[in-house]
Amino acid sequence: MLSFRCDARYAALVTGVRARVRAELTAEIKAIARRQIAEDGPANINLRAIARELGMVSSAIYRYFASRDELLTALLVDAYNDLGEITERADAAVAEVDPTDVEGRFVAVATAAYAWARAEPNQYLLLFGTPVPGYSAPTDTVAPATRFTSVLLRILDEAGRLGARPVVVPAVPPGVPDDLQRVRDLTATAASDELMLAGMQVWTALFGAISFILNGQFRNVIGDVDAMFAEFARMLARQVFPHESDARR
Amino acid sequence: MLSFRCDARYAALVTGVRARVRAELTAEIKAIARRQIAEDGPANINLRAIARELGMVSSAIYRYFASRDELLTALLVDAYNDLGEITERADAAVAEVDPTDVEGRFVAVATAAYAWARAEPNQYLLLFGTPVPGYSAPTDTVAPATRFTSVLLRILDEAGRLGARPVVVPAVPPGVPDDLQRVRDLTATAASDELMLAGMQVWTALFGAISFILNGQFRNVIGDVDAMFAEFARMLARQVFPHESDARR
DNA sequence: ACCGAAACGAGAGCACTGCTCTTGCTTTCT
DNA sequence: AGAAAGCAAGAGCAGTGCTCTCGTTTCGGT
Repeated sequence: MLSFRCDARYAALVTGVRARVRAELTAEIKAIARRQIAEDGPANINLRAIARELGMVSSAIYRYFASRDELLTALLVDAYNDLGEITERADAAVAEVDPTDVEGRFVAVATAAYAWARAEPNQYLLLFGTPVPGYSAPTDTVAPATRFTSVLLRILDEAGRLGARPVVVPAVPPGVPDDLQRVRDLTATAASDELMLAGMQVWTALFGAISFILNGQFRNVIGDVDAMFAEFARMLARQVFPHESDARR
Repeated sequence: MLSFRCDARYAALVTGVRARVRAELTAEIKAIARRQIAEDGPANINLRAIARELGMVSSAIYRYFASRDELLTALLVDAYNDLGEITERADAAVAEVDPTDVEGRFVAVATAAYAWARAEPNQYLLLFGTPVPGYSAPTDTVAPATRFTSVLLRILDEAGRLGARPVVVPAVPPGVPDDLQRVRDLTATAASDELMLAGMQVWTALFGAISFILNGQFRNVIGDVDAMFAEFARMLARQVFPHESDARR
């Protein structure tokens, strides 16, 4: 969404008008689909409705996306990139002031992710809700999906450099260290097994909290869910990144 | 699923054969739908396929469930009851040995919930995945949904009696105490605001971990996700129920 | 024991979906 | 300039949830 205009202009220079209108139409299809998702949920994108809105016949859509799943994949990639970019910025904003403020960086990232999820609940659900049945995300989705996790891993890396240890020190199960080493190699980070495991626990907790709030599990229970989430984020940060004077277990 | 045979027999005594075959057919429809959900996910139950399998015509199904959503609701209630019953049993098994072993009780409940989710991933997703769009769970689903949370609340209640405080003590946001008091009144429990808030955070974390594992977010990253979850459960328990000798923050 | 009322299954049908295939037309490449 | 590729349109297929009507079967009150 952020870059299709550039794509279109680029295409116009390199190739002819056909390529340009193709890029524009592709972007329009995606835009309408995104709106459909926002309104009716990820499961309810409707190719025929998109075609109708564009004044086309439904079969024409298939020139641009081979199937409904392919359209979904494109939107998935965009959503991962949006979330990745937003959290990268949130982290950078704190890190450029004080890169060692790992608690602040985590809270900023969590808050940014939450704000995005609240603003675009159905896009969030597209990423972290029930996977569409029979649909397995192709390999081109993994790179954008990694962006967000990379942000967290960099914070963990910095925390490791500072000698932080989680409040509740995990007992690393056998076999897991090899998996974690592979992650370290791939991401060029160096946090300890304990820190990474705690980080992953907090990562799942973060998305659990967002999902619960989004799915309305706290409806009629907690009024100010935003305030509750803010406190959850602070607690999570403290659980992985205690001040060094604190006792741990 | 656990009780439809009894329902059928009961109906046979109280009313005639028509009521019995109705109860049996209702149960059969639900059983087939449950199998469909297990195979193809919650979004893909198919009334016509159910009718075909029963040798009926599709319109006949509507004598038993007024719509697809109503069928879904019935399955939702069953799933909530299954999860509630399983976790109640897991808690009771530990509690009858030592009711004050709140950490053990929590781990038992978490483990049981995870085992159920792994065995019936799509049923779990029916409860905690993306809500079906345009579908708002009617009021008859809230009672069974409360069963599981009640288990957690009773553990928190016991922990409060023992004087436990979470490792990271939450700063209770303004407004939230009123909400929590309402929960205490409704459930006849008496845990402190801090303990309840920490409990809710851990509750969301628990489901976040299960959802992440179920959705395959750790695929190609962590091999032994079961072991990882077991450790997560232990960490979560420790975060809310530290041993009283431990320092807290 | 009977008879009106209610419940039921079958069947046809409606509006809708994703998707395919063919048919002409237009842009692009050589 | 002509072949090749890209394109929109239209018809059509198989499938869905759901509605309505029509005989038949069962139930409940008299």
